[in-house]
Amino acid sequence: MSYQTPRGTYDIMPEDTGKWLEMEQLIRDVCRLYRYREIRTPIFEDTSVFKRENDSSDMVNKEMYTFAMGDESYTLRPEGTAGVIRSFDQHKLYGASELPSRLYYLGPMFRHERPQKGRQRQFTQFGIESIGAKSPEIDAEAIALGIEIVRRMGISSVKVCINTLGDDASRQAYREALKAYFTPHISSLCPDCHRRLEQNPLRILDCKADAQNPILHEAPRLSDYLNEESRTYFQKVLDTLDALGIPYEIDDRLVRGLDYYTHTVFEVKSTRPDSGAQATIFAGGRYDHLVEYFGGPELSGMGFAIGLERLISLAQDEGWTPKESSDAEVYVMSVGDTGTKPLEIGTQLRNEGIVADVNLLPRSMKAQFKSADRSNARVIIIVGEEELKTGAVNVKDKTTNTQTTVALEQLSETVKEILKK
RNA sequence: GCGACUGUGGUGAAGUUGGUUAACACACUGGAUUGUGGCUCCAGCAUUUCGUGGGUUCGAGUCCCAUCAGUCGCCCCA
Repeated sequence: MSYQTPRGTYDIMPEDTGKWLEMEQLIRDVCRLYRYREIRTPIFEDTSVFKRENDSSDMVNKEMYTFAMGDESYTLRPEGTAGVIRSFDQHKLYGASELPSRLYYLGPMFRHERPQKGRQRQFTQFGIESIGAKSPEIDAEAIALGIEIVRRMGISSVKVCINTLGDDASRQAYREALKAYFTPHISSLCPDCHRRLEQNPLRILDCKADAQNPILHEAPRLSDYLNEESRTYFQKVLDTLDALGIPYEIDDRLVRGLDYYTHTVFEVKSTRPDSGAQATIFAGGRYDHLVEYFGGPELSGMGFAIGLERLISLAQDEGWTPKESSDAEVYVMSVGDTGTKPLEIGTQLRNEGIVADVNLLPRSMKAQFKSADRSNARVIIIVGEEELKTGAVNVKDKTTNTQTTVALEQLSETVKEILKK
């Protein structure tokens, strides 16, 4: 019998955790600069937090890990926004602090999808939410934050796609227009789109199966249904992006998967040809009704989420590597009967902040030298039975391959001297 | 959820129309060399075993079925 991780899950092994720690630190640094603060919500919530009425997305309807305990139904979070808004309302942050509340989260999410590269069943998302205020500049600032993270990860081939869904009135008018337009053409649309026509006609527009269908190209344009206010708002978002030097392209077919978006929606994609079907690095938008939905006042919010598996994979494709090394600085080996002295020496050096590996096994010198090589230590301390009688050890500088005999009292000083070079 | 391809030691992999002993290389362990290695040489390293479970056959890593997992496309989405 052998065990393995469940489908769509994976272990991050020690050789990779360094990258993750560094990426997470980089993200936290950028958040600090933008004065976003971390919020940690539960990994599971009441199912009703995620399963909202009238939600047509597959994520909510087909892909959630839902389980029952007693009379309660719980669900492993498939995304971060719902839990954060729930928390914002539960703790009445709308009254307790200056608005907008600028929050970020980072952690595992769960969706029961068919896995492939860049799409796992347990995956990691970082996301921000700016809740409680509505301004085109907040939207642009959020995009700038995301772009800065991508930039710091060394990813250059990206493009920002942006669109607006307008306010409720605009979108409602457009929805009706689309429905009226598509209904007579229903037979030429794919089966999925039949469902979309009722649930969310906007999504027909970015249907891949019908992408070549001329019916789609001649469909009414959202931009023709935007009222003055929505149009002005969107233009201000674009102007702000221009001012911040962030290039973008307007994609009026971009409607996003989650149903709660209003006004600004955007996706930042990799433009590398090998990034496959999961090219979206981060995506999000504005939501006008979510705060109210969870029991709070009528406040608008804005947020996006980054898939960290995708981010780290794209970053590595462009040559990003973590700076922090897991190598040893010093390797302590022993020859003859040296008792606990090698470990004592190693412990002393560690207490002084030096990364030390100590041989704790009865091994030949050859084996110990090999082990020292693997540790990449720059200094090898050879604790010998003979030298120990006079209170000394041998210190080998790997970079010059020279060896000196040093009194124990001088040891840490000598080691630090070599490491400084 | 649909379709296609793939699955042989720690790693990269060979494996002919099913035919008996699963090649080669790297890595690893030990020795030559019981206190100064990194080169070289020798030895060991999948031992009912080829993702797992069945089946066909005198005989299966090779064929069939099922199943699990990965990858790619669709769908979806970060």
